[in-house]
Amino acid sequence: MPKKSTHSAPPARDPAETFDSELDFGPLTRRLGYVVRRAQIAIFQSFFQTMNAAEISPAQYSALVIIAHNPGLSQTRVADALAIKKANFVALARELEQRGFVERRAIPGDKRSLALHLTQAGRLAYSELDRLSEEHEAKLREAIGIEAYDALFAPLIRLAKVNSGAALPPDRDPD
Amino acid sequence: MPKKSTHSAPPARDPAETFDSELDFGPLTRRLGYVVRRAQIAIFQSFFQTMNAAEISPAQYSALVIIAHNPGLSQTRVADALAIKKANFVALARELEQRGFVERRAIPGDKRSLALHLTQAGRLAYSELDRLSEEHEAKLREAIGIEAYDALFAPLIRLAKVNSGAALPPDRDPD
DNA sequence: TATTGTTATACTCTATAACTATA
DNA sequence: TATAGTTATAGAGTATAACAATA
Repeated sequence: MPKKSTHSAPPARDPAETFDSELDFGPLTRRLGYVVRRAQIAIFQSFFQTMNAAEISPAQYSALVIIAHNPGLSQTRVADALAIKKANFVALARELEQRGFVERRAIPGDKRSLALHLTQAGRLAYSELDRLSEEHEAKLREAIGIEAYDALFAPLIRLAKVNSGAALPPDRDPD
Repeated sequence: MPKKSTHSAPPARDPAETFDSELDFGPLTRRLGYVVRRAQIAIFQSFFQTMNAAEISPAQYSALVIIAHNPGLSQTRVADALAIKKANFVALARELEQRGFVERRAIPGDKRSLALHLTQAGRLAYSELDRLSEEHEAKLREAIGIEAYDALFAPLIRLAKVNSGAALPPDRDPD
């Protein structure tokens, strides 16, 4: 008896659920990490194609969105929102500033922080980027159908939060 | 008129569909690339936790699966299956060989190729890794529910194939 | 000529530690 | 002491070019 009464979804017979019909992927087509990773790579490639004229990376786009919708945030806050280390966000913010999209304003209260805002050019660029990225979403919708597309977001966002509050050393004394 | 009759899914009101309830993520919670990327990172982190005793990376695990289920493949074929460049697969294969999991056999017909097989130790390790990774899948199923979990695979695999045959220079003359 | 495995190399992402100036 | 922004650096992952042996 090779198994207990675990989840018994089959490995993959439907050819639509295979990466390469010539090979046996075994349990790999039922490993969510693998499948999500392959999808992510393909989506990013498609994103680069759609946005190629705009010369913008997924990370840059996501930073622009956060800054556009939350003007005045500090770098650390934006980095935290995007789950990027603040040290690695420095170069990203500098690039967006040098391209004239983002302004780093000193704020009155705290001389350590820099408040991020879109410039006028940044707002213009952002609206065009948003249009292009929505165009990209339309491509993805066409690829998998609108129902499947709509159904993906909620479970993926919940997955993104799996592990929040993990790997903490056991200092959980509520005193 | 700011929009045509495009897809009109709302940005995100349900708190379950947010990454950080303190901030406005704007369209980001409806950008599949962003959501998939965040999910992928979280799943990999969770994978590392579950597999930590085994000291195995997602890439190593996926290679073992392909080799286990397709014994005798060449390095180039395994690399292609995993969408890894053959140059980058060299180090991965060498590591699996040095850990005693994989054997590279010369084959009679072609002295250039090396046929990959699991060793006895590799088969033993693989069955344990498969058990652990299935344990990991169970964690993910618990996090999002079995129905949502089962529904993710087919659309994600189709997304992984979006862009197959892209970025080709226009040499599409069927002569 | 083309292909297999390989090396070397560069570029991006990410993670950690440490510095400075402020608080 | 602690925090914001920053620098430096090291480690992965990935992409390209080129080479020797073989086809």
